[in-house]
Amino acid sequence: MPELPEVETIRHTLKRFVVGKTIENVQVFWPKIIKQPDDVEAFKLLLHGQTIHDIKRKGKFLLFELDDYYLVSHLRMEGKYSVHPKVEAIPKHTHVIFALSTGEELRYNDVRKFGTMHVLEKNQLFQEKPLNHLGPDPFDPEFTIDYFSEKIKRTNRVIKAVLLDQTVVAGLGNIYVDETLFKAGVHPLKNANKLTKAEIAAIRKQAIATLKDAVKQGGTTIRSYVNGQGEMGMFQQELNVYAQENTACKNCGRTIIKMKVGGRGTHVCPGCQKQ
DNA sequence: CTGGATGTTCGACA
DNA sequence: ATGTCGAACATCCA
Repeated sequence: MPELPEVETIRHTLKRFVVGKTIENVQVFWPKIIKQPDDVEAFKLLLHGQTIHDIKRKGKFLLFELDDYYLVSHLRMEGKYSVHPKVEAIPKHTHVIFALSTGEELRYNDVRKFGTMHVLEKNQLFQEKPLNHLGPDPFDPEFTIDYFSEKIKRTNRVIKAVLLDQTVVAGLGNIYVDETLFKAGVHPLKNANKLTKAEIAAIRKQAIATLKDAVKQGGTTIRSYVNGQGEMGMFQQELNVYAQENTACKNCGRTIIKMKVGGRGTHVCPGCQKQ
């Protein structure tokens, strides 16, 4: 499900429901979601009595700032958070419940059970898994043209694979990579190390612009994404190529096609993106 | 009914 | 060392 704009929207909307509240109890119904500590009982014990002070984000990860730790949560394809009164019925696919001091529950729901949670010491947040090898966010000052060009030169992969690589730049996923490459006028199958300086600059610029715009629209809802208050995103109205196959390109009128690139469904305008 | 696809990532292989 | 591919899992659609 969520890429950077969706995670950012969840972060923002969820904050007002949980900040200042204390975790009094934790229930885990699908232990494989808990990656650190490896023992689920230890996970519960660490969180017991911890107050949630803030929610931050790095790439597609949510970072719950607690008294002594960060709870690092990745939503993968379908993960969702929501806050409910304890008495409210627990829906299917709810796998982790954090009971809060207010009598409410922060619930983690994940149809496909791919999501992950790590509890990390605050001072080594970025020193160990899962955050240690992440590249900069597109909005970070470190994501310069020089940095991006260096990364691109050293690889033999197609540009779409490079943009999906979170160690290069953190936060882009399948939707926003396709949208970025369309706006930059670059074909997803183009070899990264054959890109011109101008193309590299355009990709960087359009990645930043696309994500900013999508954050403004509260993310993209294709079928299941909702934010921390259960609301859908609006960016799907602005999609140029993703999920637009067999429709006319808004720019040139040619028919948008769908193909496979590195195993991922990939949307291309054959007029605007030449290989 | 069966196979393929879904917004992600990682570990197993070549 | 790098790059590709399937698996983790549930659901929906052709």
